[in-house]
Amino acid sequence: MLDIRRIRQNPQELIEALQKRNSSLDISELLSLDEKRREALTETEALKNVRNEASKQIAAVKRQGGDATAVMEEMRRVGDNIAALDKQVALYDEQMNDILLRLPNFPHDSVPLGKDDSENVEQRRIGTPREFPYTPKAHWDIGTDLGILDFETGAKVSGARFTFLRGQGARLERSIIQFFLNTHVADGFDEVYPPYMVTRATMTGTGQLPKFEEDAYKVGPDMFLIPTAEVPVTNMYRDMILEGDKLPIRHAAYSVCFRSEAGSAGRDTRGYIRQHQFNKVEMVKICKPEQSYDELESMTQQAEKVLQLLGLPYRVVCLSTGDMGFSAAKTYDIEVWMPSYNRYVEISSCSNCEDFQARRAAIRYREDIKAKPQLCHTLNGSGVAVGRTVAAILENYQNEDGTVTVPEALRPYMGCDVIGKRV
RNA sequence: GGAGAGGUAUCGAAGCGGUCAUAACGGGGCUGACUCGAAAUCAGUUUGAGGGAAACCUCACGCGGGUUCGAAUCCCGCCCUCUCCGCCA
Repeated sequence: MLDIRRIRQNPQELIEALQKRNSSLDISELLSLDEKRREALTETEALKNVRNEASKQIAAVKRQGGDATAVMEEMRRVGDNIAALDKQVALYDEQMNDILLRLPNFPHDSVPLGKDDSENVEQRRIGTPREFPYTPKAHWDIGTDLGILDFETGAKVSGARFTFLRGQGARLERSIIQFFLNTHVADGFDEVYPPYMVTRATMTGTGQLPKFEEDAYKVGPDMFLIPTAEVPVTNMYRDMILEGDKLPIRHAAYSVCFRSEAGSAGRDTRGYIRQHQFNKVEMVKICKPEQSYDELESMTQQAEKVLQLLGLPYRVVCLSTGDMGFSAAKTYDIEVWMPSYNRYVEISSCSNCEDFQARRAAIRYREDIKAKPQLCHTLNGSGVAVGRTVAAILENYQNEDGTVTVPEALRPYMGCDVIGKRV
């Protein structure tokens, strides 16, 4: 959520920011609601002051056994006015909130201006894609031939975009999760294992609601399946005032993620890339404003680290204003090389949300015991998507005979060097 | 799911419908005095949000409604915690 005072002070800034994000939202209604709200608020507060004073008088008069019916009668009318004005204020509040909760974050100044993903800016490329002396197979063929990815049974049991992993495939998935978590924990991230179902307030706190309700799975009137561990982990700190010297907080969390993938019909329908249910290890940071851009860089590097340890070629891109997510002020995507696509594919997304989520979720900190509370900055980044890592390993480490070499870093977890070879 | 108890500031906890939102009392924190220093003791201080240029005003006692001139206090609904029972991995 954006700061209404900042918008009030400089509406032009918001108009420009919305243009950068390809949004043509009209904010004049928001501004007029804000004005009307403050007008009504001032009026009702003045009346409340009158009533409070009168109540004291009534109390005093009654204590001395006097008669206060005249004042009480008058206050009844004042009370009616207050009730009407309060109702009006609440209505304005609701309408304003409805608009404010749907406005995306301001892009940071360093974010490249662009209409969509074609104008994202590559930051660096690490690792060299392997040259295949033969035509490399796609991971869905490798996985199916090895009997470790079973799309057919997934579809039979749960429908499209669900997959069974079997045998060494299931173990590979589990090994990757362990490897990611262990790596992050060794680097100082505090591990948490969150609930997978959260309330509407939680989903609103991180920005999934109200705008993107169709993308989430709803399992009850006030329950949603998490689309990412970012949601429960960031909301751990909702409505809290943290101590400044405890920041930054750095969490690593494994969870299953659930996404309806509404609007993605037809995209990446083959393979293990776009599923309704997938595993992810997520990093979440809560920090002071002056720390957040350093933390974004180090978080991106932390995500890169696991890809380096796995020997997977990747590149880092900075998303342009037109491609960034709703809550982000700046986002780096990490894209892993996929031989069958002959291009890089997103495997991690690291974002600084600045105070956008913190304002919605009331996550604040105090510099010291005397200082005023101020909003934290929140960051989140995949460290990294597990299913896509499986796909990337199958493709990049495939052998001509159909087997897959296990990356060295995973061998202790897998207990073998090769997937598919009979032992 | 059933029965009972409870949710008040940083913590514990009191609170006849008006003088109880800085909200008794106690603890903690901070400031000062005493001390070479510390402990102990004593004194003072200590919430958040909104509106306003400011003075100042308004709101908040789990959440949401209602009654009333006036609600922490009375009524209704919901949420959460604890104890017991039932069920259960």
